[in-house]
Amino acid sequence: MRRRSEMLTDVELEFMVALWEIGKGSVRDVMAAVTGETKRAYTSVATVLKILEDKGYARSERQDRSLIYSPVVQRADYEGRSLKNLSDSLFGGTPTALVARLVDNEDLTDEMIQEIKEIIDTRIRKDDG
Amino acid sequence: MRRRSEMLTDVELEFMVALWEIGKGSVRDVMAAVTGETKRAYTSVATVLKILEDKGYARSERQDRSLIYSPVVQRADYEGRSLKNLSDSLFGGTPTALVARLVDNEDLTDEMIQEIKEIIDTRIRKDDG
DNA sequence: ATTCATGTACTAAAACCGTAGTAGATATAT
DNA sequence: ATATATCTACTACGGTTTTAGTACATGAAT
Repeated sequence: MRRRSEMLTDVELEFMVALWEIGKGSVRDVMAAVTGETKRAYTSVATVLKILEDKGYARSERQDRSLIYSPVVQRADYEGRSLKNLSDSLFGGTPTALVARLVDNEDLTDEMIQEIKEIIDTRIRKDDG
Repeated sequence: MRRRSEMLTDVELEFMVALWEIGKGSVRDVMAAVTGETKRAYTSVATVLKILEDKGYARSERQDRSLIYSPVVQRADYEGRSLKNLSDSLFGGTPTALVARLVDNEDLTDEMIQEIKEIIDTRIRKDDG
């Protein structure tokens, strides 16, 4: 009795990212915009797009014979939802723990760290008014 | 021909978190340590623990009649792996975009932001020497 | 009009996920 | 020794996920 998750599966996310990138497009457009290396049949893409529509992540409108898909859920929304999900499931619901682990990564360059610092500082300044 | 993902599923993660918390324990111990609200049968927990062992996330040793499970993968490792996964799949592989979205969240309190800032600053100081 | 190309809808198959029952082994209690 | 409790191993079931084939409609080309 599994219930379909409100989060996207790997392939759904891959296609949704493509859809966010192009803004809107046909099955063929989305298929072309997917950056992953695994080839998929046209009908596979069509099926997943329909699933995305069923899940409420996208909608479609007919144009000539084709369906033109466009996102319903904003990418920023989903990004936030994903972070909340990860934070809750693995970091005890504390985003600070998440950041701590992130900057713990040695692969992060000095530039990246500096950039992150600026993001935080900017946010703090914004709070102050 | 899907290949089982190297990432954990929701329930696997829930149990693995419990195992990380207690360090090691029997099926019953893990079951007791799970914080989620959904009740699960003893055998369900046992099955998932075995899957975790199959996936290489945990190992078991016999003690009397019971199996005592313990983590193989460190929590910090998995946390990092999860962040990389999320960053790659949704944030174009740029952790800075991830942080930007994180601090974009209005639910974050000033204290949290400040704490995050300190984490970053500490990391920068450590880099300097 | 017949053929060809293209598009969606339907269907399916194989693996996976989540859950848990059943079987069988074994220790404990009476 | 027999009953009871507990534990693991095996199995199964219903739904999801991923992939794609087939059927059918429709517009374009000859």
